[in-house]
Amino acid sequence: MEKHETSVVEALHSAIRSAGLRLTLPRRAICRVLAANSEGFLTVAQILESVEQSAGQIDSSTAYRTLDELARIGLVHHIHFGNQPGKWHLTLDNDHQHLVCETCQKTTLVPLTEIAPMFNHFRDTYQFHTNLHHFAILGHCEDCKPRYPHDA
Amino acid sequence: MEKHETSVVEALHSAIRSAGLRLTLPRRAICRVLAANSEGFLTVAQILESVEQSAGQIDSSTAYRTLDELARIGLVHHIHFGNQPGKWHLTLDNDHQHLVCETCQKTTLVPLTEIAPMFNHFRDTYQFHTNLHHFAILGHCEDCKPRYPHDA
DNA sequence: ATCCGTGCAAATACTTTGCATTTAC
DNA sequence: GTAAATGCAAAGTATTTGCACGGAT
Repeated sequence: MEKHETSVVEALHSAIRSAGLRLTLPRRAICRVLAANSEGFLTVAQILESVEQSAGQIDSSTAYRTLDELARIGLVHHIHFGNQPGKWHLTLDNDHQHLVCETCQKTTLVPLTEIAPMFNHFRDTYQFHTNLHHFAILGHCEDCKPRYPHDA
Repeated sequence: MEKHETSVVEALHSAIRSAGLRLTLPRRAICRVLAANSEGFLTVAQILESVEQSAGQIDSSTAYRTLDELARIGLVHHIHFGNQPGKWHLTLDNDHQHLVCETCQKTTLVPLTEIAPMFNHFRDTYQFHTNLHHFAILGHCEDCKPRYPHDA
């Protein structure tokens, strides 16, 4: 495991403990998988598959319940692209946002500094507090663009 | 029916015809419901209920198939908030965007002119073509904010 | 008359829930 | 030891699909 990965796992562990939750084997496994994909969006199916390879099978209900708990204490968020299953990602690295291609799912990272002015505008003008973690922007990348004439 | 509503319905009808699709009774009913809620996001369940009141029952599979067709020709889009059922909305009025409160669902409209600079930035810098219709921004309104310390 | 669209029923996909057992603390 | 978390099984929602019939063009 990479160094950065390890420190992310440790941060998750201590956040779980601080929240008064128990650090069980399924939870450790899920943390490890999330940390190994800290830039990505994972479905529950992908998480289960990945956990199975590294730590043996866990039940999907356990995964859903664990992810809900992690969301409750603010470690993860989930988002839906189109009609696909929900995708989960860590909220620790919140110095960027995601531009997600609806066709090929390619994700481009944008530094938060480039879009913060807009969020500040929403806050000041509309008293609206943007959820930076839920805020994935959908559209199309250059390659996939031509097929979708209706988009910007 | 209001005047603006009527003209929206007519626009939808002619777009359907132009696309080579047939203008059936269920499709007319769905167009009417969408036009009557042109600022909103409707679930299939809400559409079915509303259609039932105005034009009699239609099957949910018909609604899903019709909405998929309308999406294909660019008249509607759908989006998921959290784990809720997908919500559909018209794309005709695309001069604004939506700030949606994740807690109470309150929606604030933002003129496109206020956020266009950011989309242009995405296009110029990242070759990313934002889908203006999918682009609903999640967060919390002033009233619901305090319960969610993790958000911006 | 043709073929697209509909309704019905069944299937599928995703997620949630109840409960007895196991495990972390 | 105690309460929380897990696994299993079943249920609940949301959505999709196959097919025979009916309606729009």
